[in-house]
Amino acid sequence: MPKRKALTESQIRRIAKALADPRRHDILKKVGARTHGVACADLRECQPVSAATLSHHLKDLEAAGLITIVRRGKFADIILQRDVLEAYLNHLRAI
Amino acid sequence: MPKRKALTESQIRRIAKALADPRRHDILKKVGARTHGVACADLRECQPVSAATLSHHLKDLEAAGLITIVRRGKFADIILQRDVLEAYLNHLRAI
DNA sequence: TCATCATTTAGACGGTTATCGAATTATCAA
DNA sequence: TTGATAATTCGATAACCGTCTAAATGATGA
Repeated sequence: MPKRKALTESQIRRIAKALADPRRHDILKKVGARTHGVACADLRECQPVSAATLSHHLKDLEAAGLITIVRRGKFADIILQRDVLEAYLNHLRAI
Repeated sequence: MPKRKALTESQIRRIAKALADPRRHDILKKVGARTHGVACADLRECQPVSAATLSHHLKDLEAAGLITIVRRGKFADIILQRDVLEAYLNHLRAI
């Protein structure tokens, strides 16, 4: 039996909304594809979007708990939180 | 290895958006909880929402492929499409 | 046929959100 | 310190979305 992280209702709502935008979905994919942290500039290479917009989306994803953003000097270090995504999957599976 | 239904990009987008609204999420849960078809009126008992709004949400869920709506005389027969939901889960899992 | 009930459509309104450019903060290197 | 680079914040705008009421459609039964 896998350990399951519990999600609050409001976190579930935030996650669902975060996943609903194609741009954020793409960002998540890109971040998940790398084992090491990703910087904003890396993402901008594949997302035809302004830095302001990207930053905005990242904040949404972070608020949902799907990523963490650690500032490392000049760069951001963006990491996918697989356990949160997994918990959301479990939640959907329960439908 | 389970058979996997393939989803188009646009269907994935529709599904994600459909799941993003708490009301639709609740509707889906309610529909999934029953083995037999559900009618609109059944849903209205637990959703404090007008019939028009409910119908609107059902159309979104149907467009996403998450439910089918069959008109049976006076009533609608709403059925969860588990295989589509499952396919979406597989898609998210691939992140 | 007529009244009634279940659902859908049409049209409108208010709130949310994705987006941008410009200004700001933070860090590094020369 | 100064300039360049990375990212965030601010303020504005346009599009989208959830909701409603009112009206229409469709089916059942008296």
